[in-house]
Amino acid sequence: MTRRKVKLAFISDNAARKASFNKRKKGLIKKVTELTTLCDIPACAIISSPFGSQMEVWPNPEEAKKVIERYQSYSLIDENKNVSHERYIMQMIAKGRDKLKKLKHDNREQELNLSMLRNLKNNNLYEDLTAEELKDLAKRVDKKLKEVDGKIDTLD
Amino acid sequence: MTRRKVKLAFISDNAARKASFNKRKKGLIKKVTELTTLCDIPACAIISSPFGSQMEVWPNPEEAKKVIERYQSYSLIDENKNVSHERYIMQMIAKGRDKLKKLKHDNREQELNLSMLRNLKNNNLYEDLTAEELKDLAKRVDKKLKEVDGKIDTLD
DNA sequence: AAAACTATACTTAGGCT
DNA sequence: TAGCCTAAGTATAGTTT
Repeated sequence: MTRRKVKLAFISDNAARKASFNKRKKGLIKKVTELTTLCDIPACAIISSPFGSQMEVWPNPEEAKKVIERYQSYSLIDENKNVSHERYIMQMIAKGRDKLKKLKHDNREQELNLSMLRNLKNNNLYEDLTAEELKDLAKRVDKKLKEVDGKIDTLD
Repeated sequence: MTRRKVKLAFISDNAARKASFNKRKKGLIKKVTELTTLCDIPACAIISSPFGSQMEVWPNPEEAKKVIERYQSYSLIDENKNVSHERYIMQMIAKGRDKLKKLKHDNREQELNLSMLRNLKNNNLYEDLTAEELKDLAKRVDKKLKEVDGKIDTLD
């Protein structure tokens, strides 16, 4: 009766995706809660819903804020500060090289995204979409571009 | 043989708690990854380890940062939401194109910076400097690299 | 201490209402 | 659309190596 496939990929069917999202969201809440309870540690999960537009936060926004602050202050710690200067410079160069590589990769990715979107627009491929689908599309484009936006704004 | 109890409470035994933490941490990673893949949404989990080491972030610090930024700026009103969808998409594409241009420019700049610094290192240009001068140079390179690093870090 | 094992509890895709 | 149901698949507590 029940056939379950193992496809770890984007669920294109809207209804199925929503159903899966809600189930898994619930499961994830539970897991996070269990982990915090069993091990008595601060933890949070932040998930933006693809449908309700409301972003969901666990265990609650207050706790999440604390955890985020802890995380952000934690990331400020420079684990290299005790290394000799020369070694430090070498490390920084290597690190910078890696990050530049990533930057280039993201750059290419953005290029692809934009050309895709431009083609989509030029060919009026969404002309036949329903209002719902169009809204969803616009939201995803918005999201993608906001990511680009966020990246670039911090560049000075 | 295997008896499993259902006790949802703090595990006082250190070894057992650590084992459980590691197992569940792994499970949680998987769940978050699956959710983001299946539903194509940004999501993250931040968990601080009870055993001293590092704070753990899923799916990765970069994604977490994005999600956190989105979460923190979530309450901002989107002034474009009243624009028609089609016009909105066009605006976003134009905006994205301009920003990609800037991104490319900055990318080139970072490349130059890094190649300069790499040459400085590779050619051992500071080989004959006094300890004092070397220290000063290292400090300045350090500072420069931190600037570069800071810029690149925010791209993640 | 960490890794493998495994029985069992839990999660969830798909079907149905 | 959402909620229930159940089999199939997954995660993990306790145990062993």
